[in-house]
Amino acid sequence: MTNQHYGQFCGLARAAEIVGQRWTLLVLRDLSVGPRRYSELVAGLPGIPTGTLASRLKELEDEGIVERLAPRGGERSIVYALTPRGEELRPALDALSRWGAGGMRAPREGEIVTTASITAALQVAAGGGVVPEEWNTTYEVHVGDVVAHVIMRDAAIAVGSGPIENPAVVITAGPQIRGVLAGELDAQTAIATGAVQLKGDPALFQRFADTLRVPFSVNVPPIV
Amino acid sequence: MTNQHYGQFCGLARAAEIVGQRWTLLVLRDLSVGPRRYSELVAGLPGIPTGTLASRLKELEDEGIVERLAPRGGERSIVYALTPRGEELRPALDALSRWGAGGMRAPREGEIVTTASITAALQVAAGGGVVPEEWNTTYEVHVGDVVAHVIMRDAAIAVGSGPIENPAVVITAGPQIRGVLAGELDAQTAIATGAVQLKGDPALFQRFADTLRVPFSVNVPPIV
DNA sequence: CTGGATCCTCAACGATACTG
DNA sequence: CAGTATCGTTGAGGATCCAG
Repeated sequence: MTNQHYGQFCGLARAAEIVGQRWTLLVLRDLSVGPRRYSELVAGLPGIPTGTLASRLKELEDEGIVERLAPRGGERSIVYALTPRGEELRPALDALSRWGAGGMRAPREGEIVTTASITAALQVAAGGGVVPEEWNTTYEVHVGDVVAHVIMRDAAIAVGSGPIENPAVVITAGPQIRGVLAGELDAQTAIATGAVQLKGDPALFQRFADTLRVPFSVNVPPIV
Repeated sequence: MTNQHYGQFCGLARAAEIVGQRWTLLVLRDLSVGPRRYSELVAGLPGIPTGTLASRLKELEDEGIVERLAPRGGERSIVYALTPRGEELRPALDALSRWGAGGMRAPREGEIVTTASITAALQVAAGGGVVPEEWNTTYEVHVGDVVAHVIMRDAAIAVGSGPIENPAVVITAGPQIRGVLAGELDAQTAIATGAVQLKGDPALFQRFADTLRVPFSVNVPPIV
């Protein structure tokens, strides 16, 4: 399984030899959300050939970017996780996400939102940002039938996949949620037009919309 | 020429559809250094099939990332350049470069340094950094037979390809220059061991080594 | 000479089936 | 569940050729 080698002693070329492989960036995105089993990766990456996934995981393991964790007590399955070296890819993945998001308008024919994609988008939008100490809110975000959550607490923002217990706010939207994160669709308009349906305090959704922001493009108005 | 489509409404997926193509990242790196002609790109990317380069340029043009500039008065050739949308890729290219550089040790068999690769590396290392107003120095960097230059002036650092007139310092090195930029090889040792040959004031090379830094890994000591 | 287009070969990818 | 095996298809690699 010889990866493409560009023959240049160059950081970008070395990176390209890895992330330039088909599907690799999406595998890394899914793993950046958290450790995943083989079958979860298959489910989260519709269309990936299982042989390709197996090859990519092996290559990433050989490169020290991903590790296979043997089943521990209680668990019964191997899980794949990012190594510290893999975690160091996060700034690059974030930068690519922001750039790619800047080129998105509406979904193309057949494009879907996966749990990992919305979770990763929210993580990028949170951006390790700091929030006021007194903010203590939990959000559940539904896009189609996938769910993620956002927790603001202790001056930090945490984002994860799946539902959360007793969310203060439940946000239900379609792909238009992108407009909110991009700062192109303001919170009140989003609710007024029905692009976003809310369960909970609209002021907390306003806070959500003001705090989470992607892309950081010069063409996008700054956070107020 | 159907690009790979991942079928996900996700910034990273959209980015992957473009930069995940073979050679694309290196084409973008070469163009990030400055506008280039077709033949210059061929020369700077040893091994690229000319048909592949033509395809990539066309795809990048269709995506609004690269533009073909018709020959103007004086010039006689088409040049390719990044559009503003292409320029916005720079943070992502930089992040990937830093990450890739963190995994490099010695060159692998047959790996070379190109003009664009060393120039891009120095640009990343400069990182839009600010330097003291009074620094006013020009460096010429030779690695093998490729040349780049660094200019510190007006509190800014500029990096370009090729030689420069009357450089204050001429730095000649092999791929070990990476160690200097990585902060793994300090300036005095580099000179003492002959890894770097200098023409000019060693104190100015010390300044060079202290100011230019890649990768920003947690494992690398900070700039003093 | 520059800026490609064309041709052929082969490795990689995509889809599906199958197994420990 | 976690992959491997098989096989058809596509795109990259490499050389050559052609038009302005």
